[in-house]
Amino acid sequence: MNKNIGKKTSKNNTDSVSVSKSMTMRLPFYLRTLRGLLENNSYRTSSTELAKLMNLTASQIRQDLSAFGVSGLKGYGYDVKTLYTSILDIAGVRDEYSAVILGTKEMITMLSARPVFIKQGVALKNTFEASSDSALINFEHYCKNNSIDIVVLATENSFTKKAVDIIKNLDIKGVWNFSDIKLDLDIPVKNIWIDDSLMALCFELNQKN
Amino acid sequence: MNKNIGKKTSKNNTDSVSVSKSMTMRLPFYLRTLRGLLENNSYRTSSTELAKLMNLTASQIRQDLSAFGVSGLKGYGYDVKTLYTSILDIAGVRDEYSAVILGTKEMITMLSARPVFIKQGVALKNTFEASSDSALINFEHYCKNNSIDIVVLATENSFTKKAVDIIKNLDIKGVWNFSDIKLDLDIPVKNIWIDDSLMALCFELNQKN
DNA sequence: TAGATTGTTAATCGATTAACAATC
DNA sequence: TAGATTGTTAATCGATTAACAATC
Repeated sequence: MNKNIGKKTSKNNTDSVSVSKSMTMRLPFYLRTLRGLLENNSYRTSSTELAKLMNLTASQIRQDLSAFGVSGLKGYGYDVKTLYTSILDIAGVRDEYSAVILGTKEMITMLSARPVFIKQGVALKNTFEASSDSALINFEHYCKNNSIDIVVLATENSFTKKAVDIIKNLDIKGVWNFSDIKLDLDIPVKNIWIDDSLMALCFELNQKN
Repeated sequence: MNKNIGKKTSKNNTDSVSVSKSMTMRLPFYLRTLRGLLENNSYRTSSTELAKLMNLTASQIRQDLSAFGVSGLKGYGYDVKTLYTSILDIAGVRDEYSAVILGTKEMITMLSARPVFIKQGVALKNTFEASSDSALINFEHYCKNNSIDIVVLATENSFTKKAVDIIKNLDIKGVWNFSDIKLDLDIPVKNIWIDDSLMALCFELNQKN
């Protein structure tokens, strides 16, 4: 289950270090934290400082960074800028993927208004309002003719199943799913479970009585 | 860190079972799966079937349900309806919380269009477009005069800090956060990290080369 | 009854934390 | 040099899986 990534400290890529799933999930969090430090004109940091900022232990920070393959300087700490660009590189923000949204009008408007695609270096090529079967056909044609990497699925649940059937026959690399349905696909899928999140919040509120 | 919940199988509430954080996070997933079964007119299930549907092990299903305090019947399995209502009860969907959205026009439109609040039994009382300081003042006044439980924070990052300062002085119970900023509050917060999710997807795509 | 399936205890696995030698 | 802080190994903790007796 663990992935191997090239170790940044060595010149050749034969060395590798295993990055666990939980470490991977912390990658974006590291980047946000480091961006915060840079905006604050902090150019030097330590595992202790990062631990405080991120609510983790210093030990865990060192384990993570070491697994990511980025190194600090004993007795000194880490250079924020180096750390930031190294992790950016590991997270692959450099790469240009292309995306298309298929979803409700409101979701398309919301996602288009956010700078999320620009920030990640993903080119949003087109959007399709999933309101009729003809829209699905247009979506299918477009993806087949334009080598799209990522489908952003933000349909109402009633449309999701039809959309998934189409996606199965497309040559795309991944799906970013905002619908409530668990997708059964062989390619990477990341889910945003909006409904689950509100439920989890209510559950926590109830626990506190 | 673990919470204790009343055991449903016993009449009195003195018994309790510890539900770990990872178990809690699976609660909404159980509910979605059970809802699927009910829609399919399946009224009986087993740990093996649930495991298949949810990509977990049968053993884990039984551990979870046992910790939730719901019981099946040896040699038979579980009654879907009973399971569903029991978990609904544990998740506290019955409770009526009130909420207010403070955010961008697009996020307000999107969240209002989804049935998420209705589904969870949360009453959406008002929305405030975070586009000026006067909107923040209106928001503050409204919350102070209307006993609001949940603030849905869907502001642009530039507005988030100001909003958090106001929220700190409100008597609310929890925050549902869609902004990219980690909130520093003493009340329960659930985050929807939209940007992080796209980054995680791109990272996974890069790993696959 | 025989087959099926739970509920629970014990074993395994993975992730986090602690400790400390190495070294800037 | 002395103090600080990394990088890594070993210890701990928690969550998942396996196994099986209990029983419908």
